[in-house]
Amino acid sequence: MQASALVWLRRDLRCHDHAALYHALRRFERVYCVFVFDTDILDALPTRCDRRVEFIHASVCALDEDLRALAARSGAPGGGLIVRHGTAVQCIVQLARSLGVREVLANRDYEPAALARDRRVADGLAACGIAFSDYKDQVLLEQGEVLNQLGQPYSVFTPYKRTWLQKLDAFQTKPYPVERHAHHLAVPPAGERLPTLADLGFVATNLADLQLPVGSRGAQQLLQDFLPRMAAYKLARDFPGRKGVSYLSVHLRFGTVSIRQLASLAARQAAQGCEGAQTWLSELAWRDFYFMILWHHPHVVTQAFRPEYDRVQWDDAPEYWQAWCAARTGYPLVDAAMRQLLQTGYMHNRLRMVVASFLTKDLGIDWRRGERFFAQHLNDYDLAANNGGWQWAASTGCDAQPWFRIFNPVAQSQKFDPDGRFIRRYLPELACVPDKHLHFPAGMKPLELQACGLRLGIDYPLPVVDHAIARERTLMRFHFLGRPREAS
DNA sequence: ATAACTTTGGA
DNA sequence: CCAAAGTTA
Repeated sequence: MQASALVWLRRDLRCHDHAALYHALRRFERVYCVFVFDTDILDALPTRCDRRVEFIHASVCALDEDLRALAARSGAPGGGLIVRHGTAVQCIVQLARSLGVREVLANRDYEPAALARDRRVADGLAACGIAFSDYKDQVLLEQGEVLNQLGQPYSVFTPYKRTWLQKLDAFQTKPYPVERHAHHLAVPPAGERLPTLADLGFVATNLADLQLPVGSRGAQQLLQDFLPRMAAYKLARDFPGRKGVSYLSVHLRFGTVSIRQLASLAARQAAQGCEGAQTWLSELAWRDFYFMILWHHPHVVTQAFRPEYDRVQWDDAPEYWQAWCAARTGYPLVDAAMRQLLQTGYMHNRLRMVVASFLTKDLGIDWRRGERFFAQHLNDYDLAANNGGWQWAASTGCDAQPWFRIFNPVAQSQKFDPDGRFIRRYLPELACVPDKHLHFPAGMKPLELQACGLRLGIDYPLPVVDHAIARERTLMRFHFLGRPREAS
């Protein structure tokens, strides 16, 4: 028995606790690993300066080293990653044929475009007599595993989570013991070398300055840093000026960390009554929930989850759109959040809700445009979660915020950045404004403005809209949809 | 020989 | 989590 296989890594850039790799190593004598820098995805990016590409590139290099080390520890001569640059179908089919593998294995993806890609690759392989198989790895529980008593998928989070927690047993969070079988790792063909970022046609970003740890080692570093803070997560997570969250989202996006490792750590502490761990585990449930929603309802990519909400008439408002994108709305928390996004590729989750609410409910702009903007700028951009979040904020989604409940951007600021720590970090031009007025500098009287030396409209923009008026317009915009389902 | 305990696979 | 297989006193 000398059969070999090829593991195709996509958004699972690690070689521990890895479903497809584990199954390949168990079932085949020799196992190759490949990553494809997919030109169908890269060519569509608007710039050649993209933090995600740099993050992936660095993590791919780290993965190559990790695979070599893994093989060396198991006493095998093999190890190492094969890297290709081209379309997935061409690269995978060509490589699988030249290596003479019997099967290509991958971890399952749930986005419509990725499903279509995998279908094309599987067809291309089948034409050459090569099998394709995929495995659950990205999520804890898949679309068919959390169903109601009628066997149908949930569309409301709370009952979904109840069932999800019941099904999430020790087996579901157990790591795949890859190390035990690592001696089956194959030696990559001679002459293989990793492309540089420049080979891919990309230039470096400010990623290095951001001190964002990359690769699976970077993920473990962030995890170790977060563990002692997990207990405080429930209270601390809502304050963007504090270090309250895990910052692991980008690692979950690219699979440099295993979701099972995170869930087992959280579940263990949650079982001991740690409320922070319970809340964090609940966020992992949201992640599975939105993957499940996208799988069952792929129309949400371009349409409202509830079709009647596509009758909402959004405004074109080019000047409002420009102000939002450029962090010049005149609402400090919104602008600080947008600057965080532009400067770092990250935005705190509380602020994602605030700016999404502001774009849709204050500026009256279609949630899809905001969703696309996030897709372009977020390092951790994930279609399922991002779409779910935007539809929640726009009140068009499943289990969305009721449309008549509209965030007040000033109240959110006072509540979640009370001392203005976050605002001052990203809007240094407001450093001189006293705490009392920091959340809405346009509310200052001429003498107060003079006292702190702020020239409104010059140093910092005047508000593009009046929240109270914008709120009324939004209520009108949604009103024809009928009365709220439930008042509370 | 066998009950008790450990390891492994299951996906 | 459970079942099956392997290990131990």
